Amino acid sequence: MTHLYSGHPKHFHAVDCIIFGYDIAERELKLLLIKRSFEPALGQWSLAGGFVQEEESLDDAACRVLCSLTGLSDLYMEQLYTYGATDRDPGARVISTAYFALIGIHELEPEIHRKNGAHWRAISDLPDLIFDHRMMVDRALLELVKTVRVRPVGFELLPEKFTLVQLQNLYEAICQRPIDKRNFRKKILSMNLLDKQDEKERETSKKGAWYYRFNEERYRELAMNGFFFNLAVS
Amino acid sequence: MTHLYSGHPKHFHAVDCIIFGYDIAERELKLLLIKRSFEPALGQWSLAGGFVQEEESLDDAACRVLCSLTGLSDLYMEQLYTYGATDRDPGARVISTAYFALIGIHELEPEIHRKNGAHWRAISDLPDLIFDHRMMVDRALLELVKTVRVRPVGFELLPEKFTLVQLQNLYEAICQRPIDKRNFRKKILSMNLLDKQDEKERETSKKGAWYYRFNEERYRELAMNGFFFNLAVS
DNA sequence: CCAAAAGTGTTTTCTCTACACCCATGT
DNA sequence: ACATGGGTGTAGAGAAAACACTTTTGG
Repeated sequence: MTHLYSGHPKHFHAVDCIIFGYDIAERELKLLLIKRSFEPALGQWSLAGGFVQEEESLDDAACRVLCSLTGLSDLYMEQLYTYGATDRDPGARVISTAYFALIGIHELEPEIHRKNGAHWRAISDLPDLIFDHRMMVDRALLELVKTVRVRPVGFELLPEKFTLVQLQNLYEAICQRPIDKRNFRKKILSMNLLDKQDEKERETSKKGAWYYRFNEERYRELAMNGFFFNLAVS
Repeated sequence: MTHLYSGHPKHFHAVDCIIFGYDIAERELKLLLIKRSFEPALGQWSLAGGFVQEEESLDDAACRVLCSLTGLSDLYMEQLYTYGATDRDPGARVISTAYFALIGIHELEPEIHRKNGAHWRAISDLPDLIFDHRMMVDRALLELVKTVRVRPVGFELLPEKFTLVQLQNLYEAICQRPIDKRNFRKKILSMNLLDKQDEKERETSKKGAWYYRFNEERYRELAMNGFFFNLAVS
């Protein structure tokens, strides 16, 4: 039979991933960017992207792109927005759905992404990006700031064990403003989601700082009972 | 030349509109649904939708669908989410971007949408919807609750002139919980965004209730200077 | 005069903010 | 002994919540 929807046009559909990482030492939020390896715009900086295949859902496509670049799966990822201007890609009319992902830089083997032409770049020092990718990044940043206050996703950017100072620095990097140390610690600890370890981080100070670990199970229990994560402090 | 992106598949792309209205008399949030006029799922309830055309952006497609159904333009509309499961539409693989819109029921000529097979249905009494449209509605509802607290969009669902009681009823219908009358009035009036009219609404009470009007211009000015709309009251 | 809906302030509670000094340790 | 970064508590301000009676007027 002729197709039910014949008469309607079809379109290329891409996914683009805004991949955030956090550099503990430099206290900086970073983005994983790639040098584009095909035309148009070959050689320019771009987000990691790819085309949605026949038998592949949007989410699967995004996971595939992310995974093939990083070698990691089970990362935090969320759909952000779909960009559908007719002229957004000069090569053809391509609709693109942007996803943003959070990954711990430390989890990533440098060889894996290097060979794909990927590099971490500081948010504060981004190169020009192709097409509307800069808009995507800006939207993702806004979303990240909103999300991080209201859901415990910041931990995705840190190693399993982290210190409160590191966590605060992360929040300061994301929200781009200083946070009061005592208020921050009071609030995060009062939520009862962090388990103190018997071990200290000793690289950055003589006294050493206690390691903590995010207890995801406890969070899920609490959330089930109407608890809301909230880390909006100044 | 052969196409730059040849080798990659193309997909049908639809837009679906979650169209909210508010019935002042019944104090109920409603959805504009249509009886589907083509296969598959002919005759079943569905959101208003349509296919994205060649030379049409996503936003334009959504506006076209909305406008052709209601005869109205310049409505409040926002992209919600893109649904990309491969089997979401049994007729073919169709990716769909959902938009949600807010319209004043009173603005709508009944003939215009009736002849398109569209009907208002109370949120609390929705029929079964085709495909994943129910998921779209649920997401839109969550989004509406969030948005209405933090941006002055509730007014889009009311006539230009409205009473504080009507506004409160609207908020109660959206948030699905009772709100304290005095706290609500205190808060909304303290924002200085409503202009009291010299006229009363006299249908629903003997005493009559003052009409107010939302001053959008003042809102924009204030927002420019860092003001944030916030109507989170209990 | 009474039923029905509109309108109005104050007190209490809690959350958010501001703020400064001691601690532990490696050199 | 000192320099460096980690850790701690309290008081005041402001926002959110709880709460009950008076006003108006058509019938």
